[in-house]
Amino acid sequence: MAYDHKRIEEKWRNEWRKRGTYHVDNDTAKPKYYVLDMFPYPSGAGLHVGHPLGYIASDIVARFKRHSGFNVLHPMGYDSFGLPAEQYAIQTGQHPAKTTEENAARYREQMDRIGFSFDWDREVRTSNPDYYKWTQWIFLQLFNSWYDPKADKARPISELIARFESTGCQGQDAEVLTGDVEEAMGPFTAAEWKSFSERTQQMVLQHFRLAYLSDAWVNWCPALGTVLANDEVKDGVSERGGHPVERKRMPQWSMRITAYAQRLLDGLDELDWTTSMKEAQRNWIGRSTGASVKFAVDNDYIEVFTTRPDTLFGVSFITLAPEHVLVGKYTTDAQRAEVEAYVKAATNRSERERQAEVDKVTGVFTGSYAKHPFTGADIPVWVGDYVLAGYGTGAVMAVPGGDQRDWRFAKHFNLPIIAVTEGADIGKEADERKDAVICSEGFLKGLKVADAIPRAIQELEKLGAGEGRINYRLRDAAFGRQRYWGEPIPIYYKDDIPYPLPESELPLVLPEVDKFLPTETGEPPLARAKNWSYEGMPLETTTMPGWAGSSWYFLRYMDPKNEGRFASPEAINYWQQIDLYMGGSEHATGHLLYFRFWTKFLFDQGLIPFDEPAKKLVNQGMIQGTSKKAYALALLSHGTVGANVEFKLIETDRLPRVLVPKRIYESWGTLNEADRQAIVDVEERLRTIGKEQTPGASGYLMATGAYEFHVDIRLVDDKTNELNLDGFRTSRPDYSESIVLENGPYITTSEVDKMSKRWMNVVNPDDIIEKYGADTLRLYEMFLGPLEQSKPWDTHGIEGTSRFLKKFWNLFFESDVISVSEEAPTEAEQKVLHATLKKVTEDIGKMSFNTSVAQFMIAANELGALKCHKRDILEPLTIALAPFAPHIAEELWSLLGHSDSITTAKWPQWHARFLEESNFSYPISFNGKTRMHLEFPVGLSKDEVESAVLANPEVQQRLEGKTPKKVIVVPKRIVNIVV
RNA sequence: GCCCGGGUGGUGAAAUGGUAUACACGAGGGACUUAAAAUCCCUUGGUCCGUAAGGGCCGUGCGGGUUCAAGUCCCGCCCCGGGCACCA
Repeated sequence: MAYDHKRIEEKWRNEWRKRGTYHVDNDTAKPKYYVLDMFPYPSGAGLHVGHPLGYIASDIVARFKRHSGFNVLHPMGYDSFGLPAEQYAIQTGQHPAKTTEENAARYREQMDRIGFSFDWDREVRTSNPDYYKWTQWIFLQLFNSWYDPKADKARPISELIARFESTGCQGQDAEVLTGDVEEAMGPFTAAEWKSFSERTQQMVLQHFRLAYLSDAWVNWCPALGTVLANDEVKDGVSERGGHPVERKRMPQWSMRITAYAQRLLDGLDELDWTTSMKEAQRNWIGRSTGASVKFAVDNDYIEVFTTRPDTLFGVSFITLAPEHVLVGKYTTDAQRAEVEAYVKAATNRSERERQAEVDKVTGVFTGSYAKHPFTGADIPVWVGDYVLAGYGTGAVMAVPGGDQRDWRFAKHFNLPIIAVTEGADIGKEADERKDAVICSEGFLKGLKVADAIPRAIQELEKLGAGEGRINYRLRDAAFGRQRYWGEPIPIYYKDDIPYPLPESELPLVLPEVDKFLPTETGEPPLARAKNWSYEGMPLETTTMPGWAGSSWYFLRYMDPKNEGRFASPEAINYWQQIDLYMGGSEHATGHLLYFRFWTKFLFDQGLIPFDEPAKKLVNQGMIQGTSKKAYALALLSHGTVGANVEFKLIETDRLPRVLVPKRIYESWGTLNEADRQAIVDVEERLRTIGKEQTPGASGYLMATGAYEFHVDIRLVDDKTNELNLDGFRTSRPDYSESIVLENGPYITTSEVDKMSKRWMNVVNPDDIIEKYGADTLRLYEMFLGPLEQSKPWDTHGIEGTSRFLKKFWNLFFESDVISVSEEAPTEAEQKVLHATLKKVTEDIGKMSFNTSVAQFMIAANELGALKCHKRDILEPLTIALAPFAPHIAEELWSLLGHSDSITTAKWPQWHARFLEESNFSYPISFNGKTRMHLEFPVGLSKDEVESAVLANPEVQQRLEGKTPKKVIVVPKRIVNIVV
């Protein structure tokens, strides 16, 4: 019987479904293991061969763990709220729910064909009301919580209110004012709190809630009509769609993730994540230690943050961000016009412009002076857009002698540059060395930077002019979207004050709207909904961002159908953290940070018993595509237009395109004689055609160069790179008449690119499965190289894994008849088996799947050579192969006479006794270069090996009578003779 | 600029400091076949010497170093990929 992948794979797909093979129970005595893939957004394009890479790897681990006696949770679902479906809805009027449903169905079909062991009974979709009911519920918990810096955890807001009622808000309590709402809110007494109006009380509480509404600087994207998070903005444009983004201040729902900055940082230490992933998060959180310093201005002060309080004596001016609230206050009347013009210009500059013009120094003097806390000197206060409103206090103390940006600013505006360190050449540049010695006159003189910093802080604290301070780059996360296709925020407004919807009202279901666009007055689409109110009070109209649903989904899989709770405590206690989380490294600072934040919050609430979601994280690399590129001539028609002459140019658009070799594209300008002549000829030909097409046309036509463009890889022969010209002309109307410069076949060039529809280089897994089968695809994806590395897809190579499966299959057959003998295996056969079991078991632990597949190939080759058809060898090998190639393994397992699924089989143990060798062939090297081999029994001692080697005539011959200086013998490894 | 990865045959790649290039693709040669496909076998880092058997030399981005021994460890560069960036 020949290996028929279609029959076998279809058969087992159906069997598995019928038998519920991958159904997972929560109550079992077995130890648990939780393997999770980052769930996909179901896009309209479907999966390409790059997508399943991580899913295959995690599926292998899941199956391996099952064989090893674990109860494995390995679920899949969809991150199904998101912009593309909504964009599509706006264009076509189709409800996003409908396209989402269709896309998810297509994903499911594709995933099913690959043979994943997902328990689909546990599928979650973030856009299902059953699911987002609990996303909304968690939002309410966040809204009803504040962060207590003393207890270092989130606590119910009711406790804070109780405290305000008994002791008011004093001292340290004010420290919870983190993030963008860092506004001066003075202390108040209990009596004052009680005297506040309801409205004032609610306003105060907004400063403490973990989900809060405030005026915040946001990334506003007019084209998308929405606010974007920092990580959704790349180079000043939206990550999706590339639309311009501007800074704008508007009322905005935010999440106080900054309260968790330190814990998010500390938590990284214990995680088994890659260093690059942890570093990306550390950078993003951006902790810096330093001091806050107050510079008095009349009866008020400017507060700055600095990491270098040791350079305080070098301060020669203060710079405020243009957006700083104090700018208006400190601008003198004489300077007002100039400052206001500058501020206006600076705020209108886009992020992109500010970034592009790093070298351009701009700024303006406010006319005011601050007092230096140590010297009492007058320090001029400037405004400069190199200072960012959103970092630190939005103001810096400028030390041109110690900071290059300050130095440039000082140089440009001719401000004093004071040396702060010994040996600095401040005429040329600032001295930013951290190992320098301070030279300023006073108590810091002669101290090293590291010692001067604490000393300066000490002095500041003594004077009450500042204190040690830790600052984070991390910002609070924008949580509202002016969009339709997202979770409604369960908030209603009474007198413009937000109130939480009662839990009994959840889920707050996304309403129907007539159009998915903002209203005429610029309100979000939800404002179009009829009766969008709660007991007559208006409901919130923004929706949650994409990361809301994905921040806790791993918990829902544990108990996906629970109607009374997001997941039962029993299920959570059993499944605990994710043991292995697989996904793309692009989520480093987005999803993975929010996901950790929500987990810590739920932990603080006592809702879950752990505060990190995923113990181990593995990033699969990207599978790149191979693009095929063609080159064509760029044509220009020209002529001299006489004043009174009716004149028609040849219409280049209507001319046939001319395909040219890459050589011509690259060497335009230095073309060889033959190519030049060929182009002259073709220009002539086109001119003739052009004049026929456009009667009366005159003037000239010439090629001005060549351009490259992508052609669909399906139109190119893999091996020869020859373009299928007929297919090309049919599929591309603009090239329908195209001709090839040198008659004959047209040869394209190959290039490795990101795999995407746009580059027409997408390889669809369905096509591969149709031809080779899912097991071959799975093996091949793993065989390509190390999981975490990016690598180009090359369909050719798949032949190797396909041949392997045929060879493996044939081990069970003789003349197409199943033939497995019960005979006892030989030593050689046992050795092949156990070497393979050892390698594969160890490799799965290291997630080194490419080398496991290679080992299976070696085993099949060797057993083929040994003509081994023995059950005792083949049966364990089949179990070991099952995680990688489940369909063929299941089929062979049943042919071996088993009625249970192979997934229930116990993982075969390898035994060292089968791998022991009696002899070892020592490489004998002279001065480190291997020259010969000598075989000795493994039991021989170092000395015995040495004397045996030296006694060997061939060795003696090479020594030419000399005595070796040294002989190194490493048992069972190498002998090195130093001459 | 700073922080992470990574550079090994024609290609994807393998290698606890111990025989560099396992496994696979591609290429070349052969067997089977009327033929093709499929399958199987052999060769395949470069270079030099030799009719041959065989042997020499060079080789893991570049330059140094440590070591009996370096793709692997250390120092200094170059290149590629990713992340962050007037961050005070």
